[in-house]
Amino acid sequence: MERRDLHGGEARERPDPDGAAPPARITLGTQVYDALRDLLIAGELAPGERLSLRTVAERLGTSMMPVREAVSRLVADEALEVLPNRAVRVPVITLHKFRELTRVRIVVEGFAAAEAARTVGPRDLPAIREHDAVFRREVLSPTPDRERAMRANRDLHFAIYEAAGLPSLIAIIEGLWLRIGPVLNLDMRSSPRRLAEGGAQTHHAALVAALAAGDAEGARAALAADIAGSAAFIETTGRLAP
Amino acid sequence: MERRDLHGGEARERPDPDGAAPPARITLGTQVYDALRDLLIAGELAPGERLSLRTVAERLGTSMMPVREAVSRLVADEALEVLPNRAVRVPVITLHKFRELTRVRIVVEGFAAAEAARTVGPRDLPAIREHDAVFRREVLSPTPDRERAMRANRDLHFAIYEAAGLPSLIAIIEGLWLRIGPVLNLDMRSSPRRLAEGGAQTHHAALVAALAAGDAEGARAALAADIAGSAAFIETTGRLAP
DNA sequence: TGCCGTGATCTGTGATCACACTTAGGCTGG
DNA sequence: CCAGCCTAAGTGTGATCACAGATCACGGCA
Repeated sequence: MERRDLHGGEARERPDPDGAAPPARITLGTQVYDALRDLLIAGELAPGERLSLRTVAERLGTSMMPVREAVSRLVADEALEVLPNRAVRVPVITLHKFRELTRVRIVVEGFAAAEAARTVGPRDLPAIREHDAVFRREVLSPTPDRERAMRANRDLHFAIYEAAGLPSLIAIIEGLWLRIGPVLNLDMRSSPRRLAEGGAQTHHAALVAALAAGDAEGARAALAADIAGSAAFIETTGRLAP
Repeated sequence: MERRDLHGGEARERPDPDGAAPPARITLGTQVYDALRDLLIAGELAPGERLSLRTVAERLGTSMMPVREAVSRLVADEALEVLPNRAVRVPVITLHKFRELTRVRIVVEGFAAAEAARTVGPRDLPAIREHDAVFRREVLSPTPDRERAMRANRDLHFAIYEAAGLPSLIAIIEGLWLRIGPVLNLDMRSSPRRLAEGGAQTHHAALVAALAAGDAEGARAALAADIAGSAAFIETTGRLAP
């Protein structure tokens, strides 16, 4: 994990001062949580990699306490695990578990996409199309920017899910991405050129078209194909425990 | 919250010493988490009720540290919330949010039931039937035992979900129950006689029959009707914020 | 040479202290 | 008698200390 000082980071935005949910306290523990969360989703923390509370605290320029809180939350999300030895590491996912998560993702995210197709408005579509364009451009480029492509993919998916207007569903999906992020993005990181092989652009195009047409089942099918495609790609190249 | 000493509690079982998942450390923080979790699902903590870390720690016979960890995990699950004032309380759910959670429950739990219908074996069915029988007996009794009925209902649902063989789905469903538990069971607690009015026994019977017949769509429909029925009941009697 | 014991060092966990902030209650001044 | 300040108790958050247990490398014994 690279050095990253919390004090130097960008300030947490607080877009809606009096929204329905409490304003998401900006405690140090939350900041550490977000930092580790981003590292996990981006695949910068490899499966099996061990974390030390003291080391992380030192890296982030805080004491051990906020790290303890952040790690215990991530352990509750199953994004980290503490071994019987008390060692904290990012979980090594088995092939069986990976397939299980993929099935759950197809159901949950597929429902979100179908719902989005019913409720999506002209306010959401431009942003969705923009993320799609960025991803396609990057993937088809002779010199693809891996990080930019992965972020565009993530933004595209979550822009769609947010259009469904079901916040509790988004929290569930974020939990799922937190678990598969390390295995998914670690391989993308090692072979950025293969981004195009999963056929993601094709699925994305069908997905956006279905959304624009209000075709719920079409959107569900396209998203299921997208997830299944990337999962199949990971299974061939990823090193998943038996 | 009633007095409940952690030291006097039953020891946490450790059924599978070398299973895939780590053996679920038995730290004090985890015990506090389980204690609060049970109180929330059972509806013994009313929505809006405030918690004090020091008070909970004293009640449970520990220091503040394990309570801090447990509460931060529950806040991450959205089963508790910390207000801008730093006060910790169980969230007051709005009618809108309640309906959203109900929709998500129908999709997620419905999928679990459908999957269970496909994979359920003769090893799971007897236990499921037993929970169903306990619930029906209690609900139709002239002197119903509220707590026993609620537990049977919970055991019935989760026995079915576990039969689906998708652990990550169960974790998601537990998170959902943690959020609706307070509003759902608080009203049941106040009017135990009305347990029968939701028509839960009818839906349960159809559900068990569909499971035994391997009828996935039938199981999904029966479970959806069960959830929708109890939700409609809550909406009439419950005091949900607008 | 090979193996086992052993101590230094690291781990997470729990307790305690310190602090900024909020809130409720009693007092004073009008 | 009522309003407004103002103190005191209580809150979560963060830091620091203490401790049991695990890990691993080194050195002595067979």
